[in-house]
Amino acid sequence: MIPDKELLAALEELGCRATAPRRAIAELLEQKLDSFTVEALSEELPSVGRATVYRTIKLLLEAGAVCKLATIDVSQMYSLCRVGHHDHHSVCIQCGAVEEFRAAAVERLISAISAEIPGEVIDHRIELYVVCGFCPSDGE
Amino acid sequence: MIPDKELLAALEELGCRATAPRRAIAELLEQKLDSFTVEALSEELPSVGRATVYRTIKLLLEAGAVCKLATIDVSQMYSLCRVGHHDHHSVCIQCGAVEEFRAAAVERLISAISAEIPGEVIDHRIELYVVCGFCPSDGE
DNA sequence: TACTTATTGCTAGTAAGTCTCAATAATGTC
DNA sequence: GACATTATTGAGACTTACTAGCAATAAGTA
Ligand SMILES: [Zn+2]
Ligand SMILES: [Zn+2]
Ligand SMILES: [Zn+2]
Ligand SMILES: [Zn+2]
Repeated sequence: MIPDKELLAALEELGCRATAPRRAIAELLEQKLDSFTVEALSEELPSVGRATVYRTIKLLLEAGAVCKLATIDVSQMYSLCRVGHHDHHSVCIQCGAVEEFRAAAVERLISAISAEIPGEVIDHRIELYVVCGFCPSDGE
Repeated sequence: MIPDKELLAALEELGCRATAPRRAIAELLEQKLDSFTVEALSEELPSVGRATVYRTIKLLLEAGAVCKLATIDVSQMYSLCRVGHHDHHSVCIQCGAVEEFRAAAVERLISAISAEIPGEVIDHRIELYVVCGFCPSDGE
Protein backbone atom coordinates (compact mmCIF):
# COMPACT_ATOMS: atom_id res chain seq x y z
CA MET A 1 0.00 0.00 0.00
CA ILE A 2 1.19 3.45 -0.92
CA PRO A 3 2.27 5.34 2.18
CA ASP A 4 0.90 8.82 2.83
CA LYS A 5 3.62 10.97 1.43
CA GLU A 6 4.15 9.06 -1.76
CA LEU A 7 1.23 10.57 -3.55
CA LEU A 8 2.61 14.03 -2.97
CA ALA A 9 6.08 12.84 -3.85
CA ALA A 10 4.73 11.48 -7.13
CA LEU A 11 3.32 14.91 -7.87
CA GLU A 12 6.54 16.62 -6.98
CA GLU A 13 8.37 14.38 -9.39
CA LEU A 14 6.18 15.85 -12.07
CA GLY A 15 7.35 19.28 -10.99
CA CYS A 16 4.19 20.12 -9.10
CA ARG A 17 4.02 22.10 -5.88
CA ALA A 18 2.72 20.58 -2.68
CA THR A 19 -0.28 22.70 -1.85
CA ALA A 20 -2.98 22.48 0.80
CA PRO A 21 -5.67 21.20 -1.60
CA ARG A 22 -3.35 18.53 -2.94
CA ARG A 23 -2.42 17.48 0.57
CA ALA A 24 -6.08 17.16 1.45
CA ILE A 25 -6.73 15.02 -1.60
CA ALA A 26 -3.69 12.82 -0.92
CA GLU A 27 -4.70 12.30 2.69
CA LEU A 28 -8.18 11.26 1.73
CA LEU A 29 -6.95 9.04 -1.06
CA GLU A 30 -4.50 7.14 1.05
CA GLN A 31 -7.41 5.81 3.10
CA LYS A 32 -9.30 4.60 0.08
CA LEU A 33 -9.06 0.89 -0.47
CA ASP A 34 -11.89 0.95 -2.93
CA SER A 35 -12.37 2.29 -6.35
CA PHE A 36 -13.84 5.76 -6.44
CA THR A 37 -15.22 8.35 -8.80
CA VAL A 38 -13.75 11.82 -8.88
CA GLU A 39 -17.18 13.24 -8.28
CA ALA A 40 -17.58 11.31 -5.02
CA LEU A 41 -14.10 12.31 -3.95
CA SER A 42 -14.97 15.91 -4.57
CA GLU A 43 -18.08 15.63 -2.43
CA GLU A 44 -15.97 14.38 0.44
CA LEU A 45 -13.76 17.44 0.10
CA PRO A 46 -16.07 20.42 0.14
CA SER A 47 -13.17 22.71 0.98
CA VAL A 48 -11.47 21.91 -2.33
CA GLY A 49 -12.86 23.10 -5.63
CA ARG A 50 -14.24 20.47 -7.94
CA ALA A 51 -11.99 21.49 -10.81
CA THR A 52 -8.96 21.10 -8.55
CA VAL A 53 -9.96 17.57 -7.60
CA TYR A 54 -10.33 16.64 -11.25
CA ARG A 55 -7.02 18.28 -12.08
CA THR A 56 -5.19 16.53 -9.26
CA ILE A 57 -6.51 13.11 -10.15
CA LYS A 58 -5.43 13.73 -13.71
CA LEU A 59 -1.95 14.53 -12.47
CA LEU A 60 -1.85 11.44 -10.27
CA LEU A 61 -2.91 9.43 -13.27
CA GLU A 62 -0.01 10.82 -15.27
CA ALA A 63 2.28 10.09 -12.37
CA GLY A 64 1.07 6.49 -12.34
CA ALA A 65 -0.14 6.78 -8.77
CA VAL A 66 -3.74 6.06 -9.61
CA CYS A 67 -5.27 3.87 -12.28
CA LYS A 68 -8.39 4.32 -14.28
CA LEU A 69 -10.40 1.16 -14.14
CA ALA A 70 -11.84 -0.23 -17.33
CA THR A 71 -15.40 -0.20 -16.12
CA ILE A 72 -18.10 -0.40 -18.74
CA ASP A 73 -20.39 1.93 -16.83
CA VAL A 74 -20.58 5.52 -17.82
CA SER A 75 -18.94 6.68 -14.61
CA GLN A 76 -15.17 6.67 -14.64
CA MET A 77 -13.75 4.73 -11.70
CA TYR A 78 -10.28 5.17 -10.36
CA SER A 79 -8.16 3.30 -7.88
CA LEU A 80 -4.90 3.87 -6.09
CA CYS A 81 -2.00 2.03 -7.63
CA ARG A 82 -0.10 0.21 -5.01
CA VAL A 83 2.12 -2.48 -6.41
CA GLY A 84 3.33 -0.39 -9.28
CA HIS A 85 2.45 0.51 -12.76
CA HIS A 86 0.40 -1.51 -15.14
CA ASP A 87 -0.64 -4.36 -13.01
CA HIS A 88 -4.08 -5.76 -13.38
CA HIS A 89 -7.03 -5.16 -11.16
CA SER A 90 -9.67 -7.25 -9.57
CA VAL A 91 -12.76 -5.41 -8.44
CA CYS A 92 -15.23 -6.80 -5.93
CA ILE A 93 -18.66 -6.46 -7.47
CA GLN A 94 -20.22 -6.28 -4.03
CA CYS A 95 -18.08 -3.92 -1.98
CA GLY A 96 -16.00 -2.27 -4.69
CA ALA A 97 -12.68 -3.22 -3.10
CA VAL A 98 -9.87 -3.19 -5.60
CA GLU A 99 -6.88 -5.49 -5.48
CA GLU A 100 -4.01 -5.50 -7.85
CA PHE A 101 -2.53 -8.71 -8.97
CA ARG A 102 0.53 -9.53 -10.91
CA ALA A 103 0.56 -12.81 -12.65
CA ALA A 104 3.35 -14.07 -14.79
CA ALA A 105 0.72 -16.23 -16.42
CA VAL A 106 -0.89 -13.12 -17.83
CA GLU A 107 2.18 -12.09 -19.72
CA ARG A 108 2.60 -15.59 -21.06
CA LEU A 109 -1.01 -15.58 -22.15
CA ILE A 110 -0.58 -12.33 -24.01
CA SER A 111 2.33 -13.63 -25.98
CA ALA A 112 0.44 -16.80 -26.77
CA ILE A 113 -2.48 -14.78 -28.08
CA SER A 114 -0.16 -12.48 -29.98
CA ALA A 115 0.87 -15.45 -32.03
CA GLU A 116 -2.75 -16.33 -32.79
CA ILE A 117 -4.00 -12.98 -34.02
CA PRO A 118 -2.78 -10.84 -36.91
CA GLY A 119 -0.98 -7.63 -36.05
CA GLU A 120 1.19 -6.62 -33.18
CA VAL A 121 -0.09 -6.50 -29.61
CA ILE A 122 0.91 -3.19 -28.05
CA ASP A 123 -0.96 -3.16 -24.80
CA HIS A 124 -3.58 -5.05 -22.90
CA ARG A 125 -6.15 -4.54 -20.24
CA ILE A 126 -7.38 -7.29 -18.00
CA GLU A 127 -9.87 -6.90 -15.24
CA LEU A 128 -11.39 -9.52 -13.03
CA TYR A 129 -14.73 -9.10 -11.34
CA VAL A 130 -14.78 -11.02 -8.10
CA VAL A 131 -16.62 -11.46 -4.86
CA CYS A 132 -13.85 -10.72 -2.40
CA GLY A 133 -12.99 -12.71 0.69
CA PHE A 134 -14.83 -10.30 2.99
CA CYS A 135 -18.09 -10.26 1.09
CA PRO A 136 -20.56 -13.15 1.42
CA SER A 137 -21.05 -14.81 -1.92
CA ASP A 138 -24.64 -15.16 -3.05
CA GLY A 139 -25.32 -18.82 -3.24
CA GLU A 140 -24.06 -19.89 0.17
CA MET B 1 -19.60 -11.36 -39.61
CA ILE B 2 -23.19 -10.67 -38.75
CA PRO B 3 -25.30 -10.66 -41.92
CA ASP B 4 -27.58 -7.73 -42.62
CA LYS B 5 -30.84 -9.02 -41.33
CA GLU B 6 -29.54 -10.42 -38.11
CA LEU B 7 -29.45 -7.12 -36.32
CA LEU B 8 -33.12 -6.61 -37.02
CA ALA B 9 -33.84 -10.20 -36.15
CA ALA B 10 -32.11 -9.73 -32.83
CA LEU B 11 -34.37 -6.78 -32.14
CA GLU B 12 -37.44 -8.74 -33.14
CA GLU B 13 -36.49 -11.44 -30.71
CA LEU B 14 -36.75 -8.82 -28.02
CA GLY B 15 -40.29 -8.12 -29.20
CA CYS B 16 -39.39 -4.98 -31.09
CA ARG B 17 -40.88 -3.82 -34.35
CA ALA B 18 -38.82 -3.44 -37.49
CA THR B 19 -39.19 0.22 -38.34
CA ALA B 20 -37.55 2.44 -40.92
CA PRO B 21 -35.19 4.14 -38.44
CA ARG B 22 -34.06 0.80 -37.07
CA ARG B 23 -33.51 -0.53 -40.56
CA ALA B 24 -31.37 2.49 -41.37
CA ILE B 25 -29.30 1.98 -38.24
CA ALA B 26 -28.88 -1.73 -38.92
CA GLU B 27 -27.82 -1.12 -42.51
CA LEU B 28 -25.21 1.38 -41.47
CA LEU B 29 -23.97 -0.80 -38.63
CA GLU B 30 -23.49 -3.87 -40.74
CA GLN B 31 -20.85 -2.00 -42.73
CA LYS B 32 -18.95 -0.97 -39.64
CA LEU B 33 -15.86 -3.01 -39.03
CA ASP B 34 -14.58 -0.52 -36.52
CA SER B 35 -15.57 0.54 -33.12
CA PHE B 36 -17.87 3.52 -33.07
CA THR B 37 -19.50 5.99 -30.76
CA VAL B 38 -23.24 6.45 -30.78
CA GLU B 39 -22.75 10.12 -31.37
CA ALA B 40 -20.77 9.51 -34.57
CA LEU B 41 -23.35 7.00 -35.72
CA SER B 42 -26.04 9.55 -35.18
CA GLU B 43 -24.19 12.11 -37.26
CA GLU B 44 -24.07 9.66 -40.13
CA LEU B 45 -27.82 9.27 -39.89
CA PRO B 46 -29.25 12.76 -39.97
CA SER B 47 -32.67 11.41 -40.91
CA VAL B 48 -32.93 9.53 -37.62
CA GLY B 49 -33.36 11.30 -34.31
CA ARG B 50 -30.45 11.15 -31.95
CA ALA B 51 -32.50 9.71 -29.12
CA THR B 52 -33.64 6.91 -31.40
CA VAL B 53 -30.07 6.01 -32.27
CA TYR B 54 -29.18 5.85 -28.59
CA ARG B 55 -32.27 3.81 -27.83
CA THR B 56 -31.59 1.37 -30.64
CA ILE B 57 -27.99 0.80 -29.66
CA LYS B 58 -29.15 0.16 -26.13
CA LEU B 59 -31.56 -2.46 -27.45
CA LEU B 60 -28.88 -4.07 -29.59
CA LEU B 61 -26.68 -4.18 -26.54
CA GLU B 62 -29.37 -6.00 -24.59
CA ALA B 63 -29.81 -8.33 -27.52
CA GLY B 64 -26.08 -9.09 -27.45
CA ALA B 65 -25.64 -7.88 -31.02
CA VAL B 66 -23.24 -5.10 -30.09
CA CYS B 67 -20.63 -4.88 -27.35
CA LYS B 68 -19.55 -1.97 -25.30
CA LEU B 69 -15.80 -1.81 -25.35
CA ALA B 70 -13.92 -1.27 -22.12
CA THR B 71 -12.13 1.80 -23.36
CA ILE B 72 -10.57 4.05 -20.83
CA ASP B 73 -11.52 7.19 -22.70
CA VAL B 74 -14.52 9.18 -21.72
CA SER B 75 -16.33 8.36 -24.91
CA GLN B 76 -18.18 5.10 -24.89
CA MET B 77 -17.14 2.91 -27.79
CA TYR B 78 -19.23 0.12 -29.20
CA SER B 79 -18.60 -2.62 -31.68
CA LEU B 80 -20.66 -5.15 -33.54
CA CYS B 81 -20.55 -8.59 -31.99
CA ARG B 82 -19.83 -11.14 -34.61
CA VAL B 83 -18.60 -14.40 -33.18
CA GLY B 84 -21.06 -14.42 -30.35
CA HIS B 85 -21.45 -13.17 -26.88
CA HIS B 86 -18.67 -12.48 -24.46
CA ASP B 87 -15.66 -12.94 -26.54
CA HIS B 88 -12.76 -10.64 -26.13
CA HIS B 89 -11.84 -7.76 -28.32
CA SER B 90 -8.70 -6.46 -29.88
CA VAL B 91 -8.77 -2.86 -30.98
CA CYS B 92 -6.34 -1.35 -33.45
CA ILE B 93 -4.96 1.79 -31.87
CA GLN B 94 -4.34 3.28 -35.28
CA CYS B 95 -7.43 2.61 -37.37
CA GLY B 96 -9.90 1.53 -34.69
CA ALA B 97 -10.66 -1.80 -36.31
CA VAL B 98 -12.09 -4.27 -33.85
CA GLU B 99 -11.58 -7.99 -34.01
CA GLU B 100 -13.04 -10.52 -31.70
CA PHE B 101 -10.98 -13.39 -30.58
CA ARG B 102 -11.77 -16.49 -28.67
CA ALA B 103 -8.92 -18.15 -26.94
CA ALA B 104 -9.19 -21.23 -24.84
CA ALA B 105 -5.98 -20.05 -23.24
CA VAL B 106 -7.88 -17.14 -21.74
CA GLU B 107 -10.27 -19.34 -19.87
CA ARG B 108 -7.42 -21.47 -18.61
CA LEU B 109 -5.63 -18.37 -17.46
CA ILE B 110 -8.64 -17.14 -15.55
CA SER B 111 -8.96 -20.35 -13.62
CA ALA B 112 -5.25 -20.31 -12.86
CA ILE B 113 -5.53 -16.79 -11.49
CA SER B 114 -8.65 -17.69 -9.57
CA ALA B 115 -6.56 -20.05 -7.56
CA GLU B 116 -4.00 -17.36 -6.80
CA ILE B 117 -6.26 -14.62 -5.53
CA PRO B 118 -8.67 -14.63 -2.59
CA GLY B 119 -12.36 -14.57 -3.40
CA GLU B 120 -14.33 -15.94 -6.26
CA VAL B 121 -13.86 -14.76 -9.82
CA ILE B 122 -17.26 -13.98 -11.35
CA ASP B 123 -16.41 -12.32 -14.61
CA HIS B 124 -13.51 -10.95 -16.56
CA ARG B 125 -12.75 -8.45 -19.23
CA ILE B 126 -9.77 -8.63 -21.51
CA GLU B 127 -8.93 -6.20 -24.23
CA LEU B 128 -5.90 -6.10 -26.42
CA TYR B 129 -4.61 -2.98 -28.08
CA VAL B 130 -2.89 -3.82 -31.30
CA VAL B 131 -1.59 -2.40 -34.52
CA CYS B 132 -3.57 -4.40 -37.01
CA GLY B 133 -2.23 -6.09 -40.13
CA PHE B 134 -3.41 -3.27 -42.38
CA CYS B 135 -1.87 -0.44 -40.45
CA PRO B 136 1.84 0.33 -40.72
CA SER B 137 3.52 -0.07 -37.38
CA ASP B 138 5.54 2.91 -36.19
CA GLY B 139 9.08 1.74 -35.95
CA GLU B 140 9.45 0.12 -39.34
C1' DT C 1 -60.81 0.99 -42.00
C1' DA C 2 -60.42 1.73 -37.11
C1' DC C 3 -58.30 0.48 -32.83
C1' DT C 4 -54.24 -0.46 -29.99
C1' DT C 5 -49.74 -0.19 -28.84
C1' DA C 6 -44.86 0.65 -29.97
C1' DT C 7 -41.92 3.99 -31.71
C1' DT C 8 -40.27 8.38 -32.99
C1' DG C 9 -38.22 12.97 -32.75
C1' DC C 10 -38.45 17.16 -30.53
C1' DT C 11 -36.78 19.56 -26.71
C1' DA C 12 -35.41 20.10 -22.07
C1' DG C 13 -32.85 18.16 -18.43
C1' DT C 14 -29.00 15.68 -16.11
C1' DA C 15 -24.28 14.32 -15.19
C1' DA C 16 -19.35 14.17 -15.87
C1' DG C 17 -15.77 16.72 -17.00
C1' DT C 18 -13.18 20.81 -19.08
C1' DC C 19 -12.05 25.84 -19.82
C1' DT C 20 -11.45 30.59 -18.57
C1' DC C 21 -9.71 33.84 -15.78
C1' DA C 22 -9.05 36.85 -11.96
C1' DA C 23 -7.53 36.01 -7.22
C1' DT C 24 -4.16 33.58 -4.46
C1' DA C 25 -0.38 30.80 -2.86
C1' DA C 26 4.30 28.85 -3.39
C1' DT C 27 9.04 29.55 -4.62
C1' DG C 28 13.31 31.93 -5.34
C1' DT C 29 16.17 36.35 -4.94
C1' DC C 30 17.69 40.04 -2.49
C1' DG D 1 10.92 39.88 5.28
C1' DA D 2 9.79 42.25 0.67
C1' DC D 3 9.47 41.56 -3.94
C1' DA D 4 9.00 39.47 -8.47
C1' DT D 5 7.84 35.16 -10.85
C1' DT D 6 5.30 31.36 -11.75
C1' DA D 7 2.06 27.65 -10.39
C1' DT D 8 -2.30 26.83 -8.56
C1' DT D 9 -6.91 27.62 -7.19
C1' DG D 10 -12.01 28.08 -7.26
C1' DA D 11 -16.25 29.79 -9.23
C1' DG D 12 -18.91 29.44 -12.78
C1' DA D 13 -19.77 29.07 -17.80
C1' DC D 14 -19.41 25.69 -21.13
C1' DT D 15 -19.16 21.10 -23.57
C1' DT D 16 -20.30 16.50 -24.31
C1' DA D 17 -22.72 12.22 -23.67
C1' DC D 18 -26.72 10.69 -22.58
C1' DT D 19 -31.75 10.28 -20.70
C1' DA D 20 -36.73 11.59 -19.81
C1' DG D 21 -41.18 13.51 -21.11
C1' DC D 22 -44.54 13.84 -24.34
C1' DA D 23 -47.37 14.75 -28.32
C1' DA D 24 -47.27 13.10 -33.13
C1' DT D 25 -46.75 8.96 -35.94
C1' DA D 26 -46.17 4.40 -37.64
C1' DA D 27 -46.95 -0.82 -37.00
C1' DG D 28 -49.61 -4.50 -36.15
C1' DT D 29 -54.37 -6.36 -35.90
C1' DA D 30 -59.14 -7.32 -36.35
ZN1 LIG E 1 -3.34 0.12 -10.63
ZN1 LIG F 1 -16.00 -7.32 -1.40
ZN1 LIG G 1 -18.26 -8.41 -28.94
ZN1 LIG H 1 -5.44 -0.83 -37.96
